[in-house]
Amino acid sequence: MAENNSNFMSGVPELLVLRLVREKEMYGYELVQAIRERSNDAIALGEGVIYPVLHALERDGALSSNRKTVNGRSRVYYSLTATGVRRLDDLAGNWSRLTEAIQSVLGGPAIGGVSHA
Amino acid sequence: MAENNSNFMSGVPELLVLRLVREKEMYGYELVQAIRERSNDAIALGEGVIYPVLHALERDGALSSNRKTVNGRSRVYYSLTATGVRRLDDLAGNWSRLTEAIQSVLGGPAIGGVSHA
DNA sequence: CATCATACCTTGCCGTGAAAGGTATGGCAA
DNA sequence: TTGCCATACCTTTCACGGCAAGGTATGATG
Repeated sequence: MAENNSNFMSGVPELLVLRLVREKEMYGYELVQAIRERSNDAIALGEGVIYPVLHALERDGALSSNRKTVNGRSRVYYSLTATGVRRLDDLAGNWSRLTEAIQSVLGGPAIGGVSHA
Repeated sequence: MAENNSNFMSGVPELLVLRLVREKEMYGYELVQAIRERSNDAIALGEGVIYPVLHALERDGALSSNRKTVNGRSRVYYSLTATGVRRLDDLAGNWSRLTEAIQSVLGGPAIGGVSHA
């Protein structure tokens, strides 16, 4: 085990961004609102979270950007690269395993639990 | 800023500790291992995480401690107070809502999705 | 013309988790 | 005996991620 899963709770904003962009190319401001709406206001990530994530993701080659002007408004659209797809699968897998693990703790004595009479 | 809703991802170590202690009183070292075992090694929180959590929880009146000596070994057992039960329910609810929200983003277009016909 | 909504971005703070180190004792093996 | 590992407690230190807040610019609206 070369690398322990340190920071086990992080990367959720990244995960959400990647997942949304997978459906169609989107721009930052749009993502902020999409996350709010799709989560029924349960998750409200500000622009101060989204933009840095977007830039980091692009730097890593997980996203590619192209600038468009719509109605005189300049937008930076991001779309998923092949690297981004892998990154998404990776993060989604981690998240899934994490929540299952937590669930198995919350869910009481081990499923195949040893009942020491 | 005690009950701040920000930092939406935090409090999981706390949640796990409270949940485990609910079943029976436990001591720090034991909790570290219990979390590892119950999560099938998916979550490995060190003592540097657990002890501070324990102390904070006791300070807040969510846990009560009593020292025992077993086999010449001194252990500090923690058990859940009424306040702790409430805290647990609270955290568990938050966690549940959070994971559902994330799931509803990951799961694609809204469940009760508006099909703009 | 002023104000709001859109759209982008950065700086700086702070909480949290994690590593690492420190103390002490009991058990076991060399 | 000595030394080392496991048990058991605890603290200090650090890094990083999320977030508020602030800053720029432009189009629409009244």
